[in-house]
Amino acid sequence: MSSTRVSQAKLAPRRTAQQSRSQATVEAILEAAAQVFERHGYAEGTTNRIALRAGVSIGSLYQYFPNKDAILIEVSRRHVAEGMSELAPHLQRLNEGASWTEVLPGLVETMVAMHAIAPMLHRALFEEIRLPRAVRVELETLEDTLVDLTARALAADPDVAPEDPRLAASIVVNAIEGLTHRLVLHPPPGVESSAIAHEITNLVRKYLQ
Amino acid sequence: MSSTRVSQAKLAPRRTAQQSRSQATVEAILEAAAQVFERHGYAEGTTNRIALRAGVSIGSLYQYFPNKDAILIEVSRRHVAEGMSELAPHLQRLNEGASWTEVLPGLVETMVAMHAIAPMLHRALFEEIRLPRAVRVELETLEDTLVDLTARALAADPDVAPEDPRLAASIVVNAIEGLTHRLVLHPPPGVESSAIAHEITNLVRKYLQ
Amino acid sequence: MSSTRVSQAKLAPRRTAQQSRSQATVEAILEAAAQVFERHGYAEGTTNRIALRAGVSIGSLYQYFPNKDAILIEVSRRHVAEGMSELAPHLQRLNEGASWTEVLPGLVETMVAMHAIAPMLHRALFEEIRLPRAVRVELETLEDTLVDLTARALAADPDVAPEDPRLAASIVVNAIEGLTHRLVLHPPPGVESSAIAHEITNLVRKYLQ
Amino acid sequence: MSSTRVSQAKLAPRRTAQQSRSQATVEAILEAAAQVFERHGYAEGTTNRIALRAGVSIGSLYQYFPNKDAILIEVSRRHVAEGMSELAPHLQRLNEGASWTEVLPGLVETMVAMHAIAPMLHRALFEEIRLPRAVRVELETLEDTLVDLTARALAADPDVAPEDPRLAASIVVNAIEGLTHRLVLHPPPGVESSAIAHEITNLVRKYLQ
DNA sequence: GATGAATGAGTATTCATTCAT
DNA sequence: GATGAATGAATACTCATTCAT
Repeated sequence: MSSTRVSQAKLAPRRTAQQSRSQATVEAILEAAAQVFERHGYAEGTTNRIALRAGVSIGSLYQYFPNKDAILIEVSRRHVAEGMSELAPHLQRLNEGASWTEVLPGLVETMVAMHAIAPMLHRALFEEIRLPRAVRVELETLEDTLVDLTARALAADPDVAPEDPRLAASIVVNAIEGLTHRLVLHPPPGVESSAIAHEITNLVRKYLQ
Repeated sequence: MSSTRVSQAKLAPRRTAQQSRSQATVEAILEAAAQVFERHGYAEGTTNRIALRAGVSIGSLYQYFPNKDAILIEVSRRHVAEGMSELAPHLQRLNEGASWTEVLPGLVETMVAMHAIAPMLHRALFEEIRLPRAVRVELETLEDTLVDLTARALAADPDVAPEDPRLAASIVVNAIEGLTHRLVLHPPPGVESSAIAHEITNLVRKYLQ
Repeated sequence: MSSTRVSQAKLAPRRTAQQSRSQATVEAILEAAAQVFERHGYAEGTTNRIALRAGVSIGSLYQYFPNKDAILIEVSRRHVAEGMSELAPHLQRLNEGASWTEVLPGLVETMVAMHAIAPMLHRALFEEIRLPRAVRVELETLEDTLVDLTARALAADPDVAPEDPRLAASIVVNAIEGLTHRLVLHPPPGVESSAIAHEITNLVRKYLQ
Repeated sequence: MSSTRVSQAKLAPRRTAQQSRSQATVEAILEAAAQVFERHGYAEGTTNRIALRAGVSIGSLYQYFPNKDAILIEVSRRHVAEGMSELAPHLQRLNEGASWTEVLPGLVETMVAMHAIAPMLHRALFEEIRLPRAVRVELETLEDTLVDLTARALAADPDVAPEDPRLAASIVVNAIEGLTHRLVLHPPPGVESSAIAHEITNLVRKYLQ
């Protein structure tokens, strides 16, 4: 396998599907791929399995994606875009001057909800070792953005004002993401997700005081 | 490959190495496997590569391990045991009545140090999707033990005394583990590991107040 | 792929292009095919590439040709016909009683020029192993014709009059064709094509003395 | 296919077979490959077909050769080496001062005999379009060597002494090779190979006078 | 016991060809 | 007639595992 040697150009979807039939095929492939990667991880999520689950021939799959990496990349792009669009309102409020304390609970709830939907896909995307470099770069860029936004919001919030906003932001983002991820995958027995969100919020709020 | 279909019985090492030469061979294989999984992940860590690095023929490797999963399991068992033995002194102190607050800093430092040694192996063990169930069960058992111990220590510590000690313990353990894991793999630029340990300690201490 | 198992019947163009639009489409396909075979050889000259270069859909291509071999056959037929028409004037002169010695230089020059235009196409047609039998038969027939004509001309030329005109003709035709082919594809460094033609002429002339 | 992008290093046989079983396997693979390339050409000479004919599993084939190109290269190396060793005595004589005229007949006979043994393999090696660059380079180098030797012998022979020895040598080598190749593949009806050799010798001798 | 040669199911990918629109 | 989406057999190659020596 040589994911990382593949040039950027070769990772773009092969043709922009304009007609509705193509469109549907592409959707089916991506949907199937998300499920297959979710269930089997990247290495064992074979292209044939994806095609089969998509109800599409292997040839069709390769008509739209030049290789397996390109599929994963598109899946992750969509996953990330979806995540961003769910996070956007909260970040928007921060930008508009809302205080970190106000925004936090909703943000954490959203994170927990996001992880609850496709936890294994998330894991496949974020934790698997052998991802194509392009995917990693994209995901890391996203996280950097989040940390930046958070750092700025923290610096601007007079109730909080940490010494080193960048470090604090890093801790906060990673704590939310790490805890959510772990607790959604292995929830402590007898604890509901609302309690989880509440407790994470709690943790972060106290940290910032 | 179909790890999950392999019966439990087939995952035990084939023979208890009684003779010292065998002992040495097994050690060499496990050491090599840890390095190979660390460098390449599980899926791409081939048995031939492991045998080669161990200085052992592929035939010999299969004399001692019935299949690749069995190797991973033994590697993870040892990884876990090693982790436990590093954590043991701190847990011991808790058991002997030391307060959570006293013990915390050393414990976090140890966690960070552990992750810093072989982060990718750790990741391979904890995050790859296709791990044999046996490994997962083992790892989860370990975590449950940690949570239990922590819950008991928290309940016993008058400075802390959370409402729901089990939930708090779960948050604490996952926060430490999750943050350590993420921050060691992707350290924020310009931050040293001692600062990381310090900040995690900080986070947990504040959470428990 | 199994060219040789395809029945003769399937190799004829599907419809005699009667309408001018069809005519144009067929022309475009054949022109594109010649270029693609020239550039990529037969095995790597894909039908989709041909259709693309012809500015025609793959479906249309198959409307006019039942399979890839049929395209090659038509391309080679035209290539041969073109070759014959370029050679015709010289052969004509032989038929009209011109002596072999007079005709030779022009003939060789024409051969060299022909090879220089599309050497790889020529090679694809004449040298690839997996050519459909029909193409081979056609090409061999052409060569036999040339040998026949040459033999007759040699027999008729009093300056030459070889013992065994058929053998001599065979040598001459193959020497011209073989040398031209090889020297055009791998020209000796620092030698121009006019020198090549001159030297081949020389060789043949001396042989016949 | 990306033969030409493969680095030199990847084209060497994978392991020098020291043990006799390996040795035999390698021999079987190369023998089978020669036959398969001879019969089907390079593109259609599949590795599975080669393995099948060699009576060996596809895995074994890839234990000894890193890829298909490497097989062809080894086959061609041996073919060339064999050819050289058959030609060597004649070239030796030239080196030792024998005149071109004396050496020529034996040399041509040897060439014809060589072509008669495996004409299609020869064709697959020398004429197929999509050969790995390494093979081509090797074959071209060989031809250059032959031309060089010939040029030197021609220049040294007082009976011959052409104006431009390099051009003459090029013509001679290509005439012998080209004619032999063509005439062995398509012998004129009713002509034996001894007559062919005789006539080629004739042609070259006259050319050089 | 040890060796490493041999096995073959499984993987990503291509391309001639068909067929619904 | 034309289009291009869909098909799937076929290809090069890998790697966990077996077994003769």
